[in-house]
Amino acid sequence: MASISIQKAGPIVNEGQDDPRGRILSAAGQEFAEKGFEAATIRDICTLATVNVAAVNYYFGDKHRLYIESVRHAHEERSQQVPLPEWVEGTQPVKKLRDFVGNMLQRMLGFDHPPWQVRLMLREILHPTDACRELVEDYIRPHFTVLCSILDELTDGEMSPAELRRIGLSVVGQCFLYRAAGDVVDMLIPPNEKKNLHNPVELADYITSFCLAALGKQAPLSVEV
Amino acid sequence: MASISIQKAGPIVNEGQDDPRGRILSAAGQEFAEKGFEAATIRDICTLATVNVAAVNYYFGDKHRLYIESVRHAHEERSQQVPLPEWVEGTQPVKKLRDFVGNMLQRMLGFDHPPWQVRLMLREILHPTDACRELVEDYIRPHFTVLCSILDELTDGEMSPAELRRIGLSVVGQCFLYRAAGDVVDMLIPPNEKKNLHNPVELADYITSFCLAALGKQAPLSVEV
DNA sequence: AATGAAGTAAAACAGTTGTTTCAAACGGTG
DNA sequence: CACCGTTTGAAACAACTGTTTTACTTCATT
Repeated sequence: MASISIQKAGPIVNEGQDDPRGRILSAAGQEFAEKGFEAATIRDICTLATVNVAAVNYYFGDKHRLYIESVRHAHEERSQQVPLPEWVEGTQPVKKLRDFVGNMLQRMLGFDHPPWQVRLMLREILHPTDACRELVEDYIRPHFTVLCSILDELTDGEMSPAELRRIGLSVVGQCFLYRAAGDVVDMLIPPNEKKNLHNPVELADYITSFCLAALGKQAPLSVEV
Repeated sequence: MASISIQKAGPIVNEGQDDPRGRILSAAGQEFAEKGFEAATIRDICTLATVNVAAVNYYFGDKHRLYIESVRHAHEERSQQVPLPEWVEGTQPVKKLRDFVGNMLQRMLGFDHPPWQVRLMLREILHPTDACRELVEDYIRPHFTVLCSILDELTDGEMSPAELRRIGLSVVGQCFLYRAAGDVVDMLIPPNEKKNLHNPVELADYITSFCLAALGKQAPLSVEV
């Protein structure tokens, strides 16, 4: 259920102020997130981490293994930054869905600027490399499974698992667009409209309502919200 | 209403077998789409186009301007490959929406493999550069405007333009997920389920129904399809 | 045939990349 | 202190990058 934390063989990590390995991991994550694997340079990463270029080779072997580790580091960190909500026994599935969508939007969009961890994971989702399988199994699939079970509750077991997954993708897709194509969305809608309707809080309500209406668990969307 | 096709100024292109500029444009589009701007090399592009490396400088000045031109070339080509459907006066808005969604999915996902033109545009959408503004204004916004006007018809003018845009983004988001995160979707659902439920034709029906149900223009999704 | 613009080809350029080398510094242990 | 494994630093390496130079071909026009 919880993501497995794999301890890499080698020197014990302090994860503190004076931990070169940790600093490299963090700097690499930010650089890879911003520029991608090819465009990010080891020299820039090491400058940002205030270590010598040779440190990357010493701690990680080469650039590729540093990338793999930094993706792992990113999704482990983000998992505990924004954990899934926990519901008491008997919570209404409608509330669960609303919480889940809000949680997902918060994780994707952040409170203000989206954190580099998410942007790095997004790159893996869009153009998967070796790091993707682990990301899916440890991070994405568990969340998606929770969503599907909420939808199962919501529809009183009337839907097949396949249909639940398809509806789940509809929910995810509506959130994902804002994360992945946020810049284009900003160009398509007026700035003030963005603040009023397309912020994480308003969006969570809207997307939840949209899906509940589609499933017949709420009145269809009509006039003014 | 229909997308504008802009004819670039300059020497008349043959676009035929013996057109170095066109070959470079096509080769560059494929390489940029597959590897991104940084990772794609001029030498690889020129090898694919069977021209000398100096040809890029001769026809386009530098790598950056070649990239800009290849994005423009991509969306112009894709615009006429998959044009918007045209409806006769008095066509039901429900049918228009279904056609539009099917058309969008076909454009995004293609019949078999997604064409490189779309993958190149996707890169611009995800990590916009100078080429993005033109892509949005000439390609994305016109399509989005058509979608919003269909939704306006569908809801009998009950919704504000802002709400129509938000609903439009819900429609787009559901399609976009399959295009942008298709590899991850494939990892989340069983292979045979993919063929049965998540192909362009089935998806168009499903997404349209989902949205119509949410808007109260169709019965809510219930048991088996 | 001579001219000159347009296009092509090979080689070279300067700069940057990932990676390695090797010596110096560190920090505990005998 | 001397020892030794661990860690750091500066410099160098070979390969590759985008770009440019230069010479050569092609070919319509004079």
